[in-house]
Parts: sequence; structure tokens; C-alpha cells
Amino acid sequence: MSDECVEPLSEVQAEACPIVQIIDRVAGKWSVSILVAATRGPVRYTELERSIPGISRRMLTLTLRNLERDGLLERTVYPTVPPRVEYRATESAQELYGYLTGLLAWAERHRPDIIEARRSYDEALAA
Amino acid sequence: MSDECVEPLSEVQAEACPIVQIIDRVAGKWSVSILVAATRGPVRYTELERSIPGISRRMLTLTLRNLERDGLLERTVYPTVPPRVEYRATESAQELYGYLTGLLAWAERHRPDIIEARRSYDEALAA
DNA sequence: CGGGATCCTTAAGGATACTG
DNA sequence: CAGTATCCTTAAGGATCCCG
Repeated sequence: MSDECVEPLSEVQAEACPIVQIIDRVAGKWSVSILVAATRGPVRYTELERSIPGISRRMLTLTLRNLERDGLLERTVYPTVPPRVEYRATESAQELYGYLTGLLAWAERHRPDIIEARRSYDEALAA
Repeated sequence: MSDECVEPLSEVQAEACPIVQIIDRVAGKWSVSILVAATRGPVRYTELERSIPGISRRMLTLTLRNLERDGLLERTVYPTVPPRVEYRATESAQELYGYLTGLLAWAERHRPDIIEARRSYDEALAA
């Protein structure tokens, strides 16, 4: 792995650091949920709104636009009445999804460890 | 992959969703940089501060504490004068690092695509 | 050297009303 | 149905000073 993300670099280079870019991409509170849903097949706006509990219209739209802008989602409008809009994951996003599941596997394996580590840390702190 | 992150669930369950947890873990502006540095070997506080351009003392300390709390970093204090503190990645963190490099590889492969996708999107928007 | 405490700014996100 | 626009709240992060 290259060192370009930890060694001193200019602002411009820093923004070019790939891992920082993808972290920013996925870091949002809702990006992953949307990506997951869209990877399983085309989804409609309202469908997403219902399936992702707690998301606001504003953030749903905003996150969709960002993912679309980065070429991770494709947006298709069917000019019917009422309008029908479908979002689907692009090739690129489906590939990304694969790596995300790797992270998921790690998280599932280590969830008990993390919970225990926190408990232990908090306890030591209280003393 | 389980659906538990996109199907409706209670607040409690939502916080238990593993992928949301790890995203939160890594989402911070500085977590990955610190993790990367610490995975390559023990690093000292000031060393991190210098090698991560733009980080503030506050955020360095805060991120270190969070990573330590989750069992991803181990903190060792050598009671010398002046004090010497070393951080090293735990087993768990080194494993996580492996999956992060997967993401990095994806990002590097698709960086040109993303840049082009944005350009194209912005251009279409301006019209 | 390695922080903690405090104050301040910015950005992320939520609530809600309106619309083609 | 699928948004946009507006206003407001919260949380992330930066700057600075201090201290063992």
C-alpha cells in the first residue's frame, strides 16, 4: 500500500488520495444502506424511503445525487403519470459492494470483541 | 449478506448493525490515516501529528482514544522524562486494515471513472 | 512530550411545507 | 410520486491555552 495518505502532502494531493475519497463516498450516514438496497436490484424513491428507517427526504435525495454523480448509481425516469424513478447500482458500485461485504464480515466477526473492548475501556476509565 | 441494515428496525437494532458500526468507526476524517500509520509499526503521538498533515491536537487525541476504546489500538506509556507514548495496531485492527486495502484497490482502479463521472454529471447539470 | 479543557466555526443532517 | 426549498438543530472539527 502506498504511503501517500499519511506522508505530508499538499492540499491538492490530499484530495487525490484514493482511500480518503472512497471513505468520503461511503462515510455518509445513509450511503451504504442505499448502495446495498440498489445492488439487489432497481429501487424506487419511495421504496428506499420506506426501507431505510429514519432517513429524511432531504438526505435521501442528497445521497442519491452524490452517488449518481460519482457513477455509482444510475437514475432512470419513466415519464408516466405519476412519475416513476428507478435507481440501480452500476457495475462499479457492485464491485465496491463486494469489498463492503468484506468489511461487514470483519465487523460481524469482531462485534463481540468491540463490545467487550468498550466495556473494559469504560470500566477502567471510571476507576 | 443479511438485510438487517435496510429493513425497518428499532433504534437499538439499528445501532447493532455491524456495517453501520464499522463505517462509523472508520468514517472519521482521521481514523484511517492513524490506523494506516499504526499498522506499519508502533508510532508516537508527535510522530503521528507530524505525519498526518492538517490534523489538530484535539482530533488526534480524540481519534486515538476512540480507536483505543474499540480495541483497535494499544496505548503504551513509558514513564520516562519526557514521557513517551506509543500506539500500535492490535490484531483486530491489522485484519481490518486488510479489508481497507481492498477498498483502496477498488478506489485506485476506479479513480479515473469517478473523476470522469463527476465531470460528466456536472456538465450535464450546467446545461 | 503528550495530552486535557475550553471556546468557536462549520458542516451534516432533520422537519416541514410546497410543487410539477 | 418524486422530488425542491427553507429553516433549524446537532455534531464534527479547529484554535488556543494550560499543565504534569
